[in-house]
Amino acid sequence: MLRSLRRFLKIANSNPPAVERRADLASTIFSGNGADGTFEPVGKTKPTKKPRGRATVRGIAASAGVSIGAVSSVLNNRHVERRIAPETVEKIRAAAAGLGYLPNISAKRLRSGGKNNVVLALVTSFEAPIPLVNHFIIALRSAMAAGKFPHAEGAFSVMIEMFPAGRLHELPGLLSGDHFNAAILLNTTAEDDAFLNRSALPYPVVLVNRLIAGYAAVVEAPETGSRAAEILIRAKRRRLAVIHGSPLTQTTRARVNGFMHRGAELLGQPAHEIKSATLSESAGYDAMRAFLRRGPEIDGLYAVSDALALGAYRALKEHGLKIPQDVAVVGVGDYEISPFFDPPLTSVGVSHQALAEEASRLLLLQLGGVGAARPTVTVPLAETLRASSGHRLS
Amino acid sequence: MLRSLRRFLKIANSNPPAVERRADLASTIFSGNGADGTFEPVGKTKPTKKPRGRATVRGIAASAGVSIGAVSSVLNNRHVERRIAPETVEKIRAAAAGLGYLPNISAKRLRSGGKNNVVLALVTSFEAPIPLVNHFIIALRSAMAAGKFPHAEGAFSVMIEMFPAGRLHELPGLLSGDHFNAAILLNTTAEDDAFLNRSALPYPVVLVNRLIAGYAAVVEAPETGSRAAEILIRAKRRRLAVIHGSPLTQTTRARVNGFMHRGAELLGQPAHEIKSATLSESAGYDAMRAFLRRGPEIDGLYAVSDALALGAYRALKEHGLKIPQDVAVVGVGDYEISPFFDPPLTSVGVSHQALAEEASRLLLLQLGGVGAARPTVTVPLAETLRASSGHRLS
DNA sequence: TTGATCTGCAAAAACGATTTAGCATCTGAT
DNA sequence: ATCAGATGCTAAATCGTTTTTGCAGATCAA
Repeated sequence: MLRSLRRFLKIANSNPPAVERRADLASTIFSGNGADGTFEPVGKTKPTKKPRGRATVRGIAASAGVSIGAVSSVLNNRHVERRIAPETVEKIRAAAAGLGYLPNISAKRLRSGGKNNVVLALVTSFEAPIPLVNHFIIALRSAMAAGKFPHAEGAFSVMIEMFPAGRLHELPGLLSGDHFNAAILLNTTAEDDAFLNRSALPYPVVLVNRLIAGYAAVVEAPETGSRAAEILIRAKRRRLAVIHGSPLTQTTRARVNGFMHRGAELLGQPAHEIKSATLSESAGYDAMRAFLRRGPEIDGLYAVSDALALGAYRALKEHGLKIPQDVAVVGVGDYEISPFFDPPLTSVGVSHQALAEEASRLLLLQLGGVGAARPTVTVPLAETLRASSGHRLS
Repeated sequence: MLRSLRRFLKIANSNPPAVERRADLASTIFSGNGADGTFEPVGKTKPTKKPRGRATVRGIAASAGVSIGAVSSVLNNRHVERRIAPETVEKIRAAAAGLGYLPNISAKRLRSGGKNNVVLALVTSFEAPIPLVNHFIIALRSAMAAGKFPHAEGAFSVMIEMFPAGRLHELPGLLSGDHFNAAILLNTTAEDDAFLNRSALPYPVVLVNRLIAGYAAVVEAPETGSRAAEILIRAKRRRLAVIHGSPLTQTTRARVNGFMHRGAELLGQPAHEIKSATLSESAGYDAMRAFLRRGPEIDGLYAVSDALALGAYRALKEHGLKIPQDVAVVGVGDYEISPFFDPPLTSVGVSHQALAEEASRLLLLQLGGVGAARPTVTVPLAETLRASSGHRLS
């Protein structure tokens, strides 16, 4: 898809620098991909490590016939104050370029350690609804910035780790604990959860919307589905339906079940179940349209994600149905812009922000001590009545 | 806002583990915040480093009166195969807990180095429209996973760094280069750009929507504003307006200027300029409503962000105006769901995905070598005609 | 010629962790 | 009483880098 796009790209080298700059740095990052890294020890250097793996200062030193100190000085552009001869500088630069040198960040940080960094990770699956991740980034950064974790005086970094669904266990550093000091885990699958259940991770962890023994967790309140049913029924709707993606995740399953149970309980009849291929707007549109064409009449709809609600909106309108007069709709509030739907979407659910803030709080709590406490926090529902459910005209 | 929320949180400790797990790990992460880290050297240990800064294995060793090897063994739960006596294990655990020990990730990674990691950073300002970041995360991960950068055999990590607008220069590791091997810079302000202009960063960098001499960059095509004007005029609109946020960023300023110039050129009369307080939907709504009440009649609207377009939608509808019959609207396509607006939003702009993919490509290109090339890539416009501009009914 | 100063670099000491090799001491068997 | 093995730990090497110290040789002044 992008391939065809690229043919139109205009590529141009940028103009030469306008200001004085250390332009020679550019050549530091260079890989002559013909060089294979073989070299003979020049002079009486150390016991001659063979250059396995990535190039290091040692490799460059050997290749250029100088000491590693000289290499480091040159690569950090300290060669003038360290009095390295110009031709030596060139030799070293050439060697670095030839070997495709990339500095080892861990080593750099260890050495020039200064502030000792706390590394926080957000671990999520590739397949996940990523927008959630944003809230966690912001929440983590805000919590740290607000000094919620005094141990690290503002010195910390946030990493994003992603794994293919079901293969969390293959994530490097997950079990060894040498990639981060703490992690928030999002969007795991049943397989991943099983893995987590039988392993103990050697650092503080917070799970999101998963309950697994031994881990701290943040989950949405379990009544979200039943509350949605109640809202629709309060709005005098009797013929209900729920639209959801397939397969159901742990979270959406709970929403659907809660809705079905409470609906049946209050109305004495089951709600329709509309299965969408995915959680996307267009899948929701397709599923809703197919359902409407099949004939069943409904007057109340619960969408387990706002994306599905948006897709359903279009199908309903195309079918000549008015929201909320003909069909009232309730979503879950996972789109920031649901107040700007037409009509604005009523939702009952937990805000991503609250979820993220609680998760950050729990993580820093564990990091900061408070013993072996691994609390589970249920984030309460926020019920926002808007026009789509016929409650008011906001 | 969340404070009042928290009062409702139900906090409960999770149940004891169902499976065999190394529950004792929990106590490793513990901070007796009364302990101040003072201790006397026990036995004849090393020259007694004083415990400045964070606790280390050495500090724990001194505090517990054992060697650092023993400490390491215990903290990694190797105490059984390393034959550490149970009471020593306890002593060490207690010391670690008392000192609030957090392992130094850099040191761990350096030592247990295996795969040598490439560290990529996404640097963005706090104030920025974060959704963009997602695309870059995905694009970077995909590019690396697709083997676009063979040097790192899948071993890499992505960090998110954030800075307060205008204070990029204070970001730790930015100048020293000891936090990442390469970076993509997003959402910089004029101040930040000035800083970049006078500094050379010692690693590959790609700027997004900024052109600064000496840096590789990905920018959106400059004609986005003029094309928007053309689309509206093709749809027979004559009384145009543009809605934008204030202050204008480098990117939105270009859009507004292009639109104004091209509009004036083709119509002989200037377009109205509607200034919204921010780029949010509600600010767009407020600004649009105020404008409509003031009286000027328009039949074509260009919104420099889809959020503004969505806010304007509501104001237009409330004012009794039909889209596109009374007012045609063109946005920029930065919301994924703009096809599901009512009516679907026509947009002309660059896709975030294309922007992100190009940026990743440029970054890996520089990382992988290809000399000092610092290309500038202009991502071409994608023009998507939908119902909001009255072109067709898709 | 003789110090004194400058040049250009090598060697070594960190940074904080893990792991391997090895040294005592104790236990039990002969 | 002695030896083999087990037990419990320490010391040292190592990861890749930066920085400090210092040592030769060249240059200069007297």
